[in-house]
Amino acid sequence: MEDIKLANQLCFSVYNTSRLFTKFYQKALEEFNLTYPQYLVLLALWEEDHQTLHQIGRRLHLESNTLTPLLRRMEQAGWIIREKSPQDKRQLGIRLKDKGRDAKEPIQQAIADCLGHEHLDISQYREAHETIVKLEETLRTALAEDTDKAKENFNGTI
Amino acid sequence: MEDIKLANQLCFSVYNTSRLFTKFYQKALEEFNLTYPQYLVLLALWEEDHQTLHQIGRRLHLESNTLTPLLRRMEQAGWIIREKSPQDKRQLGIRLKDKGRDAKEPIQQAIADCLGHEHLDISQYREAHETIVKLEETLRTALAEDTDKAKENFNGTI
DNA sequence: CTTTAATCAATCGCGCACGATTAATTATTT
DNA sequence: AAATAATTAATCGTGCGCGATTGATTAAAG
Repeated sequence: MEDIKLANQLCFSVYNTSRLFTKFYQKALEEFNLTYPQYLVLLALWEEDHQTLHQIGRRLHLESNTLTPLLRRMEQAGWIIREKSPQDKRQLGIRLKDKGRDAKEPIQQAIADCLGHEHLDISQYREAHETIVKLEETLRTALAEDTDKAKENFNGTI
Repeated sequence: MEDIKLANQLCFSVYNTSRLFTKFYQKALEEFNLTYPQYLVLLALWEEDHQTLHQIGRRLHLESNTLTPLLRRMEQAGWIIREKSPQDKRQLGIRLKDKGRDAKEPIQQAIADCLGHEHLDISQYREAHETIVKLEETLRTALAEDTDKAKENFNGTI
């Protein structure tokens, strides 16, 4: 029963921190008319251009119900191009446009400026990152196991 | 420049963990037709009944644009009552209905069951909580300072 | 007492998240 | 080759978050 209290506090802190972090990024990305999730897509494409919606979803843990409209907005804004793959017409290929490629340095610079401006010494949060990644993994596997069990039951009863 | 990479990773982890945690709670709260933010409101009211929208907002770091519709839905579902304060007709008082009060134990039990069912040993995350709260505070003060500066400039130029 | 400022809830618009379903295409089985 | 299953993106509906504005009410200043 004491566990619930801790879980409540931990979840609430993570929830608050996530919103604050997003707000911080929104401020840095404001001048580019980018949202934080859109920036995540750019990060993925900067690392490897020309991925499918599905691949981007795997990386960001998002699905088509979120990504389809988001990517459409990014295409509308000229960051990317969406085009059906000729080989597999189920897939949607996502490629950077020049605007998206060229914006890499200025965007990173804007974020760096914001970090400096806010006197945010992120380097001291290396341990926080480790801690949170571990928590993330624990939650992901726990929730995945649960989904697996549901599938087992589903297959078992049919 | 290395800081940006760490900030990106840290923010992304927090963002993922928040979504996973919310998903975990949604599962536990499913049977009560409650969302995680609605559960947060109940938590606040269980601790102290009869608060104003503004007070709840201060506790949850949410404002009327989020809370007004959320509380309306909770009233619709019979958890709470919303009523204008007679003393100060600007304020909206929020009180638990019987359904909201009586659900405390069953809801906490459902969450405890979920914790057990998922084999989530939350107690090992006491340090994670401390780390994340510190990060939360850093971000909150950094963003608040920035808002203050904006206000200063605003007042200064007028 | 009247004007002005501050407070508070509500409203509006937009962009996620996400459970659930659908439709199209490809892979697999029979 | 035909039937079946799996994969993929799109669609739909709901509920947050939140920047911005509005309107009502109360407090403060002149």
